[in-house]
Amino acid sequence: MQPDQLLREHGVHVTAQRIAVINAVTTHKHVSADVIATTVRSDIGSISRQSVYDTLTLLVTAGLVRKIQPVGSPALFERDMGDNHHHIICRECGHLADVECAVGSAPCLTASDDHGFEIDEADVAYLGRCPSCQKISKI
Amino acid sequence: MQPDQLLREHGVHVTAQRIAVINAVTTHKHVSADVIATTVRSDIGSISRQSVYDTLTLLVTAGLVRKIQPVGSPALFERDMGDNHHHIICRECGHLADVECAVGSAPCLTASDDHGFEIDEADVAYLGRCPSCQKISKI
DNA sequence: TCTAAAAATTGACAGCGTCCAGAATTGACC
DNA sequence: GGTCAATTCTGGACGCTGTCAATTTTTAGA
Repeated sequence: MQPDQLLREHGVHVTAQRIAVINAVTTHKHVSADVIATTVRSDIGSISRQSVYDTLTLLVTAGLVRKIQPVGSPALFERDMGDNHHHIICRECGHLADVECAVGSAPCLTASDDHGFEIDEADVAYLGRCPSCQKISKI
Repeated sequence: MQPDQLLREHGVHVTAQRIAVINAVTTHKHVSADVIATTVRSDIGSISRQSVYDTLTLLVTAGLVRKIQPVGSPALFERDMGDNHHHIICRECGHLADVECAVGSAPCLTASDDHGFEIDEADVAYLGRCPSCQKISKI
């Protein structure tokens, strides 16, 4: 679906900035707010940091974008495709990759004791070392 | 075990600051670096922010303390008891609670496709709304 | 007590994200 | 198309978390 259609569907104003932000998130797999700003600037000329954050918050709230918050790195954003996938994060270089859900559909969504919480998502982050960092340490 | 014994066992110097930090983390269930600093100050008089971070890094490296990084909140620290438990985080107020591992031992530790990563830990965070935030929204 | 090593303090700094007030743009209605 | 109100964008300032580097203090061991 086109970015402007998505925006209209969610009943929000269509602006060049928002379209460009959606395009930036769609093009890259995992992007930081900073990279999004840079990408959008090379696309439509300029955008303020505030607008980037506003737009991302809007898109996250609308469910179009997922926000990932790796330890020790700025938040990353990705298009939310509705598939329940997780992430592998390299402890050394911060590199991030997607992982399919290990055990079918939403395996970890059921906690043993939910303390009265309404759980709507299970965020699984695998931590380790990526292939290139393994190579480096072997030298 | 006493804090000073723990420190000696790990071959590091025993200082009032370190003992107080261990006590602060042990007393509270989940604490931020900021709260630790405040707690320690009311305990031994004063501590620098830097020492708090240094000590926490030391304790995390030694495996005595676990560092949790919830989305949208500063890092929290807890005594590492060796049990493989996870956390529930409230999206609205950030409240955090412990959850026992749902499916026996390390259920989610095996990713379907590890992309060549060496995985050493799986961090599972359940996201939802805590009981008190549910009540508020019902009014 | 003395010494070398380790740790604590101090001050400065950087990155990420948010707040605010004013200016500009958008969408809707006539 | 034109006008108005609401929304959004802009720009600057700010706060919080965390880190770096240099100096002073404390610890452990002889």
